[in-house]
Amino acid sequence: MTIAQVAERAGVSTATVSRVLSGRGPVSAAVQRRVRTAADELGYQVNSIARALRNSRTDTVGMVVPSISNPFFTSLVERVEHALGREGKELLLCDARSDPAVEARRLATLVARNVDGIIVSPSHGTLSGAAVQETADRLPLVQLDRFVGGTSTDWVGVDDVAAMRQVMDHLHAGGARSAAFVGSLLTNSSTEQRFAGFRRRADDLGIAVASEHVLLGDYSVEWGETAAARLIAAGGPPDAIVCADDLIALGVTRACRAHGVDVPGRVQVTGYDNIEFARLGEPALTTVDQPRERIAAEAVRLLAAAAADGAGREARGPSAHIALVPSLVVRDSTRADA
Amino acid sequence: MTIAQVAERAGVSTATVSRVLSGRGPVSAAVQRRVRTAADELGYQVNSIARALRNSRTDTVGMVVPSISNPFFTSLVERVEHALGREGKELLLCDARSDPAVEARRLATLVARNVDGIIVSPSHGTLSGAAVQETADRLPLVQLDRFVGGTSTDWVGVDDVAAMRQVMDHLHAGGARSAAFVGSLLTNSSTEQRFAGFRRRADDLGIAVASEHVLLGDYSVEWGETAAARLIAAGGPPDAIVCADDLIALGVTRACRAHGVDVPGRVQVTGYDNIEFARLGEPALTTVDQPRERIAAEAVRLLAAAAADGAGREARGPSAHIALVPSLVVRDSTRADA
DNA sequence: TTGAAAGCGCTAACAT
DNA sequence: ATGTTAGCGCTTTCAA
Repeated sequence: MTIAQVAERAGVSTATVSRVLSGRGPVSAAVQRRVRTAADELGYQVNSIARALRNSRTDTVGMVVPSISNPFFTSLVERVEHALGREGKELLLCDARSDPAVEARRLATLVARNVDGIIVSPSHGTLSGAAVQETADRLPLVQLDRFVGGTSTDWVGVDDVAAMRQVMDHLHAGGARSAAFVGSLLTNSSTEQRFAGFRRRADDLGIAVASEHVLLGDYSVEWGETAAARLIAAGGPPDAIVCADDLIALGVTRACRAHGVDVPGRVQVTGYDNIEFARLGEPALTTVDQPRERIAAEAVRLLAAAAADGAGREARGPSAHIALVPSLVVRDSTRADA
Repeated sequence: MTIAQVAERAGVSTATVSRVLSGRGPVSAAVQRRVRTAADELGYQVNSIARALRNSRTDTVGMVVPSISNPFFTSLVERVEHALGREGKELLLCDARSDPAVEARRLATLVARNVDGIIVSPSHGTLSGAAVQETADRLPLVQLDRFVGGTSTDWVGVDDVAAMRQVMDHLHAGGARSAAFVGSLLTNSSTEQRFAGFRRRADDLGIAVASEHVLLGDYSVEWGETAAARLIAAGGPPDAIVCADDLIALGVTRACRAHGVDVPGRVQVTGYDNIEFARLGEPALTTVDQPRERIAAEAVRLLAAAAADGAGREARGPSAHIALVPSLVVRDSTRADA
């Protein structure tokens, strides 16, 4: 079903059909009607490939996340998909499997596919750099949540340091005078920032952090369980265990339960992200809520703005770094007061 | 960067460049080298839009799921994405938000985008029918997990009835003589089938199911909590609560804990899907494991086969219905024996 | 207000 | 073995 068939049936030229269907250009009311009728009868639908080739715009945005199965990224994907839908754009989703090499390949594919822009949460704090920068040089790109050093692209995320300040103040108010940090290896910006914020505020407040109380693994429930078990085995945990995300925290509280360590009585535990399952923990997790809706909306907005400015990094203005302020959600894994 | 520029630099025609780059057609080794060098130097990348227009193949597959945020569908998406990646295909992901109208729109968009095929888990057992059938008439389509009545398309999923038989036998062995069913409204095939399987085997085994012990809401933790609270308030739950998915089961066990009802001592609880969080429930959920990897692989295989046969339902052979056998995963929310 | 025609970048006949 | 060329379906000058 092509525009030519519609044109023939309506007895007009293809140009006219195009004008009617795209609503651009002057067409008499009578012809408009004829064309629309013909199109309806034939069940015509534009061929978006041909249109894309002609317009060099695909109305498609690519998104690359470290792991689809991480509930935090899933909900980000969901939000982005909805935000794009509002603008009539489609989402091409890629899973980098936390591997910078896979990530680089996916980015290249997206470029080859002529997506209008790319939203990426880089899987690695340094190794993702080259591919991200190269991609950003070719088309609008915004980094989401995580970012990679040595690049100059738009970014939307939260102020991890400010968030950690809130977490530490809350724990301190709950009586914590020593703390452990359980995160992933410091190879991505999220963990880096969160750890930095943790450490800084711990110092300020005089909360002791033994060097063996910094445990770095990955973002998973399993790692949380392992880390907690290790803390418990090695002479018992400190007053608080601060986790770099909710999955880890869920693992930590689970291991504590398994070992008969009371949370929050004996040790307070905090998560990060406020995924849906955070409230289902036993006890329900105190965590940091990231304004995901807002993050997704800003990312899509930035992309649209960049696209309007024209492709190619240099053509556009300086990059925007939008750090939203997350909020602390207090539940039952911490104490309200001493 | 076009093929023409590469051709000019290499001093050959565009046809030759195309032949070299696609590896089709005879080209002398010397020219091959010249072309490749030129392409590399220019950093040439195919324009997949132009290629798609020419070949009428996009190497893109569309996937529509009722809800991205449901962990079961998320993991299915992940598997499908990986399986497609192996064939050099991309995934265009759409969220139907459990709304047949949204779903119909997304399907239409995917058709307009000339995807090579569509994988859909219909959100509604009847209302999704028209759109799914229409889409299937136009291009290869396979239904995943759920299916919709009145359509004739390929389908891959599990045998829900067989799964429920296993569940009921296990509960019966654990001493259950009465049971409740908590699911979503019977508007999708999953719940329908599971409920049918539940009911049938309950009859066989002489397990009593009071009519007020069939509670239908939606696939969410909240609904599980509500339903369980209702069962507890109304004179106490039966010996077992069979849930149509893990989210519901997680809500049920949570409510039981909150109300001091021992699981599995006072009441046994089962889930379905074996999402990652199932093992994290308190107690860990006994549930039905769907072979997701296999489901995804079969779906992608069917799509490839259909594409090879040529587009348009009629052109292809009769549709395949592949029902895989799920397995029961016994954890701590049920009793091993009476 | 409408039509004719060029051309987006690529591939595959067909010709040499 | 290589080049010439038509054409995928659409939009947009330019001309009438």
